[in-house]
Amino acid sequence: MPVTESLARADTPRAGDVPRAPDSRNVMRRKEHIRSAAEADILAAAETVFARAGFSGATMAEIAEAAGLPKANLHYYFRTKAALYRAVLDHTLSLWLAETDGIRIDADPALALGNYIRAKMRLTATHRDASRVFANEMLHGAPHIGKYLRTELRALVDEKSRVIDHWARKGLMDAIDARHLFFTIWAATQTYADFQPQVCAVLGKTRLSRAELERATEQLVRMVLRGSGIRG
Amino acid sequence: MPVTESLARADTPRAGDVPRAPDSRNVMRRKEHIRSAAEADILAAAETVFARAGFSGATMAEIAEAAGLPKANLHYYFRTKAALYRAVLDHTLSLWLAETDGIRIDADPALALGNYIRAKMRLTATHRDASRVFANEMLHGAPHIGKYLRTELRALVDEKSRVIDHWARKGLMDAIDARHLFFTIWAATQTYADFQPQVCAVLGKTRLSRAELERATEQLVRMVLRGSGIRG
DNA sequence: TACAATCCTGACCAACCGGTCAGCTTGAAC
DNA sequence: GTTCAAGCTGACCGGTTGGTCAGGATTGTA
Repeated sequence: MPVTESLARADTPRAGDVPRAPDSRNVMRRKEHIRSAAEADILAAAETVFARAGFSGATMAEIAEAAGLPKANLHYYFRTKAALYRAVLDHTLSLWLAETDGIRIDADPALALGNYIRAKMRLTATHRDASRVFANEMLHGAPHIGKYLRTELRALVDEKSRVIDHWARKGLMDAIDARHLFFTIWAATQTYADFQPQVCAVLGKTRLSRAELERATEQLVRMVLRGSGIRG
Repeated sequence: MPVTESLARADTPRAGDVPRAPDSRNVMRRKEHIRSAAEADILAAAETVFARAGFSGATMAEIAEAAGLPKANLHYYFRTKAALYRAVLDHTLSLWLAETDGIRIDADPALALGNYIRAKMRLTATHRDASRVFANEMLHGAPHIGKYLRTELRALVDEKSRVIDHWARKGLMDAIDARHLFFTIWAATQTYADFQPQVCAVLGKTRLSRAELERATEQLVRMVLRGSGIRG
């Protein structure tokens, strides 16, 4: 998973640590590494700040401080704030499409859908900030990713919907509108990241425990499977 | 519903239109009316702008233009941008608690829950901007309404959860975690306002038709009822 | 008419923010 | 040790924004 890698903090060796062997490939790698490590640092910091404050609420100075860099250095790697935001968004989009592989005609509906929900929930829990950045973008009319939604995402959902329609025709489940099913699954999972303050407040906790999320996941799986007429 | 009233545009008569009868009650009403009409105008405009741009993205100048007033006039009625935002939020909160009345011990689970979902969906459709403002606030950590969530909302959910627990004990439905059920319902309904760009893009439409929302609603009702073991 | 209270507004300002730039450092290559 | 490209940064700038304020307009009251 390239995303996890690029999101990781760069606690990898800096330029000075590389052994003194003027191998051209090594040099290439080292120079590339400085750039990619810096970019990863900045992206990680930006994701956190954008998630908390949104695009307009976030300031380059704040992101710079979070990344431990002077502000001008941000502009060296990302020309504008908008470009940095786009880069963060691109990260989240690559996350978004993942995990639908299991939804195939020859798969078992209960397993495929159940595992999809579990994966989505896990993703939401491990990448809360990414989820929030995505939600924020959507909330403000998706000005940057409208095209992506209308092309890639739509094509993917169309394809997976055909699978679900096929399952229904085979009598493995009820005939339901697959698109709205996806909307429900996405909403129900993402709410644990996007609306965390509400969830925590209602549950009377300060943070969401792994166990609580596990319960939520299994209840959602059960509800979706039974609600779609899939034998569980 | 007081909210609808206060959200309405003030196409009601202005001060000059009132007949010349110096009745003290009439005067009182007229003066109050100027203020409340202006406030309603500003609040309606602010809700739209805050919904589209978020707190930081919205500007007082933009809100003023949307309300058809000079900017300084906004500051006459609402001292600061934050105060105006709070006022808009207060509106949305009053919406949020509504419609749970039907969830009572002596009610029929299928009818009560089904109608609750239908009402929530209708509310989401008719008050998209309110929903978005609320979502935005949540997304950014609910700094202004954290207390409300931990007190009023939590108390309400606790109460309604006891009703659902009671239904389960009586064998009318499965024993499920009512809180997470509410999270799912809220998320699944609000997504049609908050994530409208995504929904529209995937469905290949430019706007959500009433019929489409109707289908989404009924499918969600069916899924929740069957998923909770309520006979439908 | 005189007075007071409320309403309203153009003009202004200080603070902040995104972005630039000249010039510095670093380190690989020859 | 000279050169060159890439990395880096403090200091600065113009535009925007929230907020103020002095003073004018309206309206109700006596």
